[in-house]
Amino acid sequence: MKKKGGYKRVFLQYKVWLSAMTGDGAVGETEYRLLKHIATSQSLKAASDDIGVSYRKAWGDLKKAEEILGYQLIEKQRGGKTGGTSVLTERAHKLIEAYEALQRTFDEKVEEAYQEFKDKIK
Amino acid sequence: MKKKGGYKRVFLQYKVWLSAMTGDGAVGETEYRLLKHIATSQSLKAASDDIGVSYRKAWGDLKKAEEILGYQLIEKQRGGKTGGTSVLTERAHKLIEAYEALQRTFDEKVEEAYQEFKDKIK
DNA sequence: TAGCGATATGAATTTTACTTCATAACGAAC
DNA sequence: GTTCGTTATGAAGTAAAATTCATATCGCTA
Repeated sequence: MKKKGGYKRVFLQYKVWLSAMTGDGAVGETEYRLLKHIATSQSLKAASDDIGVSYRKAWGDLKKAEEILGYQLIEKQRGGKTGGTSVLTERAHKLIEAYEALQRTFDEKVEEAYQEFKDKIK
Repeated sequence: MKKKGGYKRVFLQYKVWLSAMTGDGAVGETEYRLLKHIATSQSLKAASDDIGVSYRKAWGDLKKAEEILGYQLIEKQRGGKTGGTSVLTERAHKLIEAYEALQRTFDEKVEEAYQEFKDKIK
């Protein structure tokens, strides 16, 4: 315990994700960010580099996400001039939109809840 | 990709926690459960055993929580007939209540948000 | 048809998180 | 003043997660 009377500023943080009934294998922030980057770059490799995660993990995470959801998120192909591409499926686009709406809702709710919370712990 | 048309049931899950501005060192579910158990057992050891986490971690987690919050959560003492005790401070009690209220609010909000979400990703 | 760059995936390595171990202090009770 | 059970804390060991490595496939282009 340092600083006896040291008033500290704390924040309320949150995470939301989709999971199968089996544990927390998930579609969360990482997957969202990957999809978002793939949407603009058409490349899983570029996306993983951008968000600072290994290609191996990015690839595995999206694969698991597809398993959990039960449908495809990206249409991939190897070879060709560019080496290959990854394109989002229609459902992936919808998923992104839904996730963003969810984030907006939560940001709002968390803000409200935080005010109440602060009063209570005073 | 197994089962091409395999419709999967997914759930929306969430986590809320308090953190200092520096990263995600936190007061979350683990700390809440520890405090809750300490409230009834007056023992950090018993609490850690109950929730299935090592004493070392429980102790460290609560210590960090106090640092983040800037005030004490438990009044501890060593020795004596029972070996020692851990008693919640008044602020810890308030924190528990506030956390529970927060959970109730969110459970509700998540349920609502999930309905909207499902419609969107259809 | 050789080469380039991205996808694909198991295996080895590294990093991070947590548990176990070891050791000490404490204070009531016997 | 010795025993008991808990708090206290560093250090060592282990498990889980992520990264790096190694290799292969693919299809355009030179």
